[in-house]
Amino acid sequence: MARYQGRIDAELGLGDLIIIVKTVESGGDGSVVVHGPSLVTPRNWMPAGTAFFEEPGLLRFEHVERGELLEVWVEEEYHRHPQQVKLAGTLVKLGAEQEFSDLLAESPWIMEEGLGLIAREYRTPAGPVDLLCVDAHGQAVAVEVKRRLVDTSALWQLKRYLSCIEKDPQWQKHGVRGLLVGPHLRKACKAHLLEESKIQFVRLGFEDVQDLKTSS
Amino acid sequence: MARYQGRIDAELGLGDLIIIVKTVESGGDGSVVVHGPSLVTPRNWMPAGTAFFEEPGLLRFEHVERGELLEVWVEEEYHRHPQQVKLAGTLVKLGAEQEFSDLLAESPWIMEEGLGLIAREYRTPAGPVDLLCVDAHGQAVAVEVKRRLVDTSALWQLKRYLSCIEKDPQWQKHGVRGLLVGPHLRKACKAHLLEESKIQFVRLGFEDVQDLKTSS
DNA sequence: CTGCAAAGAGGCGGC
DNA sequence: GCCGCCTTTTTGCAG
Repeated sequence: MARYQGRIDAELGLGDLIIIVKTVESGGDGSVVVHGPSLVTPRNWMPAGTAFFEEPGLLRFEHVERGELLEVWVEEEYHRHPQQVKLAGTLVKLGAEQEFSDLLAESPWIMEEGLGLIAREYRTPAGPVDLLCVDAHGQAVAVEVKRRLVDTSALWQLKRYLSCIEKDPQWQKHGVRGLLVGPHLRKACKAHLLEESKIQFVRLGFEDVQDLKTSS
Repeated sequence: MARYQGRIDAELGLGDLIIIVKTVESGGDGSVVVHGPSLVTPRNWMPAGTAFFEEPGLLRFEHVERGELLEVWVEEEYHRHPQQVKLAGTLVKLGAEQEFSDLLAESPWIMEEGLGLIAREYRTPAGPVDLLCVDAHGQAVAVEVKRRLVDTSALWQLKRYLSCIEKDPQWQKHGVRGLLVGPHLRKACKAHLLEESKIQFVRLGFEDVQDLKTSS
């Protein structure tokens, strides 16, 4: 049975739990996860920097700075295994948005003929534009890349960026338009796009771009 | 050492790992989490419905339908504890957006004097409006509630709803406007709000509403 | 520190 | 199944 008080109040009823306590003494960062019999996500957790106190039948986890407290009442402890942790393996990910964006930055013409790269992660007051390009006519093109689904939030995001870039005198001469790039366009987003004369969708997936590059 | 292939490719180098396998046989849902010495989030994981196969020095997790595969090579196994799981405790959360929304639905006048509730989760083609209200002048008011930060995405969300409701003849008589309710307004959003005559921000947190209700 | 956005996001409810 | 949205999101990064 557990109780969490912090960002919300949460009560977890009596049940079987697996608790991982990544104490600093054992080589961890102080974070805690409390898993139930199902789900990928833990039933309860505590962030890095949490202190661990133990009393008979009670595990107490406290993060004073964040004002968070997790208490776990233990009716029966099936098992415990303290383990010193020495090695933190390195995690390498291939195929995340960063890499998709990398490929498109190297070969912007894949998205549209004549397209050239100006900047990556171009900063606007509303946030960073994935790719800022220039087209065959010298017009600026802001590109928002999605590794998976292109939905309305991506459209809003791009519209925000466009409105910022439009206001920038640097780009006012030739105008600005937008490209949404991804493997799939959500229907509701497609409908909205019909009303957006300055924004187009380009259907391109990570694999498509890889194939195009290796074949060329 | 682990390798995941599915939505992306990921390689996890040699290191100490804690693996929770929620096998169906033991009472779980087939999900798997692979934790390193730090972080709340697992280094690798597999969704519910994953099959588990074991070979000498290799743990293999497969989810054929989703095309996902996780392999963990075990150089040294410090410990293993098989455990039948019988009880899944019930998790109750207090203070999530649902409850915040509940409180506001009970007492809409807290947001604005004279405000009355018409509907909760009012369905529009653009999505569900948290609260649909009517003000002292009989004008419809769409309310978007955020438990934490109110940002531009919330503003865009509300604007979408408003444009849908505006088109509905049912509400055209008296007009429609919007309220963003939350404990904090993001600066960039505040700037955008200045240009929105029909949308106002109401600074209210979950605790504020609780206090107002208990005091009244 | 805040602001902003990705994530193998996960998970839930509705249609 | 897709769609829309919340999450104690967590995590990372840049200004």
